[in-house]
Amino acid sequence: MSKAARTKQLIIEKAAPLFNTKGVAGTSMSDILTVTKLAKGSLYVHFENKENLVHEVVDYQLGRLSEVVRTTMGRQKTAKAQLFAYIDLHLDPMQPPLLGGCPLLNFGTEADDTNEVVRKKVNAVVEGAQQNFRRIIEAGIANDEFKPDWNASEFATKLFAMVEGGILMTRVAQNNQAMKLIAGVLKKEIEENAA
Amino acid sequence: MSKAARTKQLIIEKAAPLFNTKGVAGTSMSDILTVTKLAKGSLYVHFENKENLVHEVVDYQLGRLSEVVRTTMGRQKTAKAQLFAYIDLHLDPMQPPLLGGCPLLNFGTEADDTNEVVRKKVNAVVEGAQQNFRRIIEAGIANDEFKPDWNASEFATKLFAMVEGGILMTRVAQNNQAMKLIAGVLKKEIEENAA
DNA sequence: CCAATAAGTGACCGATTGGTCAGTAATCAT
DNA sequence: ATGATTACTGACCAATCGGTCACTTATTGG
Repeated sequence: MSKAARTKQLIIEKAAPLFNTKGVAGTSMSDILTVTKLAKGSLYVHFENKENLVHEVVDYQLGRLSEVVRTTMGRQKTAKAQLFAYIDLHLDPMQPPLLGGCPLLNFGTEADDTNEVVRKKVNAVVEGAQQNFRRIIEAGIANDEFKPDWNASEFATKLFAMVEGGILMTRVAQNNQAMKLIAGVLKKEIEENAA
Repeated sequence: MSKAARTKQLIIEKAAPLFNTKGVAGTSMSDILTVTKLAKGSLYVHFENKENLVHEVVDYQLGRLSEVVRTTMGRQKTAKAQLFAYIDLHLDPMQPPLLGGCPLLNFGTEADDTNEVVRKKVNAVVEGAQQNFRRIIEAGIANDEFKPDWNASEFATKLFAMVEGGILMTRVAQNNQAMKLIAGVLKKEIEENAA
């Protein structure tokens, strides 16, 4: 890894939690200078402008989320265990896998009517997540883990929506009461559809 | 209504959609001057500072949301029709009742780790909404509209989480496919619990 | 109607914003 | 090892940020 590549990576990694907690508009280039301990000009060696940096940070952060989800679910063998692992990963949104919380929620709500590029990046991951759930459920049906009449894409959407809604509720309430209930509800439905 | 009160109200009403679409950090006092066609100093006659204005705008916007929900649900007579009305109100998040979309989602995600005051205001409305659902379900149970064993507070949380999650999904996808599915799922569960 | 009071104006403030660039230091291929 | 390239610095830029204030204009209670 070249010096340039390392510095660029450093900037992205240090900037990511800032953007994710304070938002894109709420984070200045100076904020990033502070945490990276670099000089102004150096930022602009690696990134054309703020918008450009934001794009790469969003890619990085969404990539990290995807990776965490993939490896966490991937450790499980059965379809049911994989779905449970996803739910458990989100059980305490006050101690989220990524500093500042779910980037889909954070970047998604900020970008939805201000930043088309970011909006599309978020949407791709949202759709990918649902597709992933659907695939797992369908595989579970195929190997007799789940009842054959379980509506895979319906539960996939439901699962994603409830978890994101639960994250919002937890973060504004600052306690994961709602999320614990939601996790229970989702797990119960999965159990009920075991073959 | 005094001149002062009218001007203050004008500022709040014009500022609300700005904050709700571009976010608090993304909206400048100058943006508000533009839409109100007032001079700089005039803003500060009615509001001590930006933070103060934000608080009042958030109150106003959350109040409007609550009012829309209350009157829409209030028009219905049965408990089931009231819950359906809430769902239908959110059927197309691209054409939301409030410009910029759900202020709980927008202000909630921006404020959760940057603005305690706003976070608490949002949380109060989130809890109020769930309480409202629970009350309606319990009333429905009491008058034999719903099965007596239906878990009211569980469905209340579920309903809220799924709708907010659905709003997020719709806004990043720019189509309400997910929300239509979610609405169907929620209505089905309500029907299943009819006595 | 007419003071007294309050609303509204816009030039101005220091600080901060995103961004540039000439010069310097470090890296890296030969 | 050295020369060419590239990373880095930090002073500097115009524009904009949130906010102030002396002043003018409008409102309002008696």
